Amino acid sequence: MPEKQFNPLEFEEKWHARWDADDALYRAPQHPQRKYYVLEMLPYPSGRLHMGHARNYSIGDALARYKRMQGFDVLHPMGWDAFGLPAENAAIQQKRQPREWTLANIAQMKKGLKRLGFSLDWEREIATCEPEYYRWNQWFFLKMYERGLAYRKESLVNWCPKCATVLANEQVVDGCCWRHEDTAVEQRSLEQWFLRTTAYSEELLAGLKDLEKGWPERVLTMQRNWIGRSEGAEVDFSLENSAEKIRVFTTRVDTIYGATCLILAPEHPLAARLVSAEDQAKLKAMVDDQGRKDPSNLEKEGFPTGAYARNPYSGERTPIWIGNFVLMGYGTGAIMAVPGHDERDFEFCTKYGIPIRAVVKPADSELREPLEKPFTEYGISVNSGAFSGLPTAEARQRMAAYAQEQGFGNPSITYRLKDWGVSRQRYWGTPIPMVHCSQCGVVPVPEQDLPVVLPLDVEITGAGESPLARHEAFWKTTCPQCGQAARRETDTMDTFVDSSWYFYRYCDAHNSTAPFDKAIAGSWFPIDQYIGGVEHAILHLIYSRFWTKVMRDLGLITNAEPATKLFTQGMVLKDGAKMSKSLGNIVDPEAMVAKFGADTCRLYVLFAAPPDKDMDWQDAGVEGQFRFLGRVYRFVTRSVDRLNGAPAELTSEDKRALKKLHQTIGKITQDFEERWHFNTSIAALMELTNELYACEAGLTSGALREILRNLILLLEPFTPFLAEELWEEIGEQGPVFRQRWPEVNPEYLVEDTLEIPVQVNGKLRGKIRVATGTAEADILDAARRDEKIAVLLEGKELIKAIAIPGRMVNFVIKG
RNA sequence: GCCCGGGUGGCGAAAUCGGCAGACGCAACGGACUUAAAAUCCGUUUCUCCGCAAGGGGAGUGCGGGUUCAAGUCCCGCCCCGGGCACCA
Repeated sequence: MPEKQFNPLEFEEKWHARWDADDALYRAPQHPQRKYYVLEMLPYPSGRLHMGHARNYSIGDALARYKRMQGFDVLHPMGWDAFGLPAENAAIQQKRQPREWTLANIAQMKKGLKRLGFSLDWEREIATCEPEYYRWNQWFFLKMYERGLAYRKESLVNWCPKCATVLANEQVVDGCCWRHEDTAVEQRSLEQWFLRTTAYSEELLAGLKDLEKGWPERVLTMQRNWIGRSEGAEVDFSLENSAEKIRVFTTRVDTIYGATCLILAPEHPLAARLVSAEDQAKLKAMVDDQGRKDPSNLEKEGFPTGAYARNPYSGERTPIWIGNFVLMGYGTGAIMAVPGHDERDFEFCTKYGIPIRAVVKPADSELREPLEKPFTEYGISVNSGAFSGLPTAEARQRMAAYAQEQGFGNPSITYRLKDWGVSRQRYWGTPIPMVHCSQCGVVPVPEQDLPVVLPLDVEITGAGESPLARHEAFWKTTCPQCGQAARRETDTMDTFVDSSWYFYRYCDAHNSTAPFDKAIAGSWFPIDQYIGGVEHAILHLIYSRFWTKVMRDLGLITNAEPATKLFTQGMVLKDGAKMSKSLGNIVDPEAMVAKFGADTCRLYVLFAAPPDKDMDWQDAGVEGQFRFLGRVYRFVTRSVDRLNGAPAELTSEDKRALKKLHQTIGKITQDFEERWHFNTSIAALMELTNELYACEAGLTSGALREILRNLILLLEPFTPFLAEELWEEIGEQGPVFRQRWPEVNPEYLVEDTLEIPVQVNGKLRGKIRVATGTAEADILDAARRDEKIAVLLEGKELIKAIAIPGRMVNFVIKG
């Protein structure tokens, strides 16, 4: 009989069709265990774990199905990216209604996910584009507004000219928009809505400690840097001939006796008043420059205001300057310049001839003045009045305390983290539920009037103006307080708001009285395992942590963190660059799928590297995976005839194959549970297959069924189509993904004898075979008697003999 | 500048707790089958030296030191690559 041909395209189509026709197949059994996974299904191929959604191409499904077998449940996979700004951009390009486009996108995604075998109860889903979701976003916004966590203020903000909208700090990458890496972000002064993420600075930082076990070090570090806690003191310098004070923040208050000038940020509120009339233009130019130029290579510039302030410690009269390198957005917007002990101040003061003074010396030597470079390390205070002689750490503490006692300052902690600007001048997003009344000012929309819904007849021009601001029927309203004509807020919320808490809503998506029920959310959260790209380390992953803490303080949940474990998958690169739509270097997996089938392609992506590593896409090598699957297919199909023979004693080949099989079960189970290194799982399956080929002639019906069944079960997470096909071939019932995961039978793993490497002076010189469990002395004895070893030991002085039972023998000799 | 990763054959990579470096695959080469090719099956393949051969020696995980019977793995000091932060006071 001719051998069956391996034709994956044919049977993949068959299984697609069968699965499409049988909805019931996807209703997962309820499981009492309260664990689940949120798997993000990003609709672009840069994610290593997810390769597009339209076809069965992701290993998200593999994990999901595997975990279901392990008793885990999958709550929901979600591609929020499909609901946010790309939807609007694509709609503009296609001249279509964004809502229509997005719903079509969701439908397509659902279809794809169903093929992946996700256990989804579609009825429970509410997409973020639906009015019900606006309601709860708006509800949260009002709650935050009540508590002062949402506020509106005019400020300099990042503006992407391409998106024609404001961006949060987190969304600016290298001075460019995170969506348009070729477009420089501009600074504009606008009235914007903010969420007070800074209210949680300390907690967001402290919480990272609890995540150390489950989150990658890299992400924790990025978040720590982003929050940027820095301990120091704030000190008031009093303005000469005025009751006003200039407050500075410093981490080195111990150097204050060396402060030879104060420098204000150009935007400092006092700056314009202190600067003389003829210098006003200079000041204005500096403000503009600071917003525009790349700060990393901006030349330090400044000029004196002519005004003076008094140093509260030394009483010294200190000139006040304006400097372009001082930022209004950090600390107090004013610094004391200590050129003797700070690189930047040194550069600035040297340039303008401002005196340089040493007030800290190294513990074991003296400083020679004039200083050639600043001494920035810790040492001993000198020339510092009553504080002279103190080591730096103590001086910092004592001097900050002194400021507090005397009432001109206090110890202080400053954070780099800023509040989250959530206003967007887009159509697509949740409308901010506020009304502007000329009489009452800003008035929140009453809770019972929610949701404020987006109009559907909006015109999207892409011309860079808020479409809602041009939609009179939307913005024309009355004030909820006085009933007069008023203007509705036309800004919409950043779509990162949606992604900050959607996964909580999925627990209880039909709740009409609250975002979700506390008990239900409590039974699910926190997430056990979260998977996503590292690109969200300081975007989504900070926002959703913030939102979780707010929800906890609102009494909605009890967990302080959204996810206990985080896995950051690597990106797929093309020629060393991140694949992206804007760069146009996307590899379309469809062509490869069309040639080799989805199983082969998925296997290829998984085999190339562990999933947390970036991987440069190369087409070469796919054939190897195709060949491997062909080998499996042919082995199983040609073994079917022998499956039902009369049972007999197990042959040595049977035993050998069963041993390898059970080793493989152990290996793959471990990879899934501990490491997620699927590349080594697949290598183990290849080894098993190679072993089966080597043993094939001697395999009997006594072992074959167990071998084939388990081989298929092990393959199923990686190649679901092939698994189903072969499962049917060997006459088994039911979908493979409903089967129990195989377990190791330790009986097959027992070894009668062991091979032990023998070293002489640490170099491998031979191997001996001994019975399992042989005692140390007997192993050494056997090693000494080994021909090769005996020759080497002959006539030499034996210094030491080490035997690690079951592992290794090492003789140390001399002469 | 500061903070994280990483550096292993021609290539992608293994080596999980300090115990046989290079599993598995790609590419390459050789053999079987074939009129031939494809496909398939079976081999070889870190580098280097000695040998006709069987076989044997030496070196080797970015570089230099150290700890250890034993180091890709631990410690110290460098180099290079990738990523993050950055006039942050």
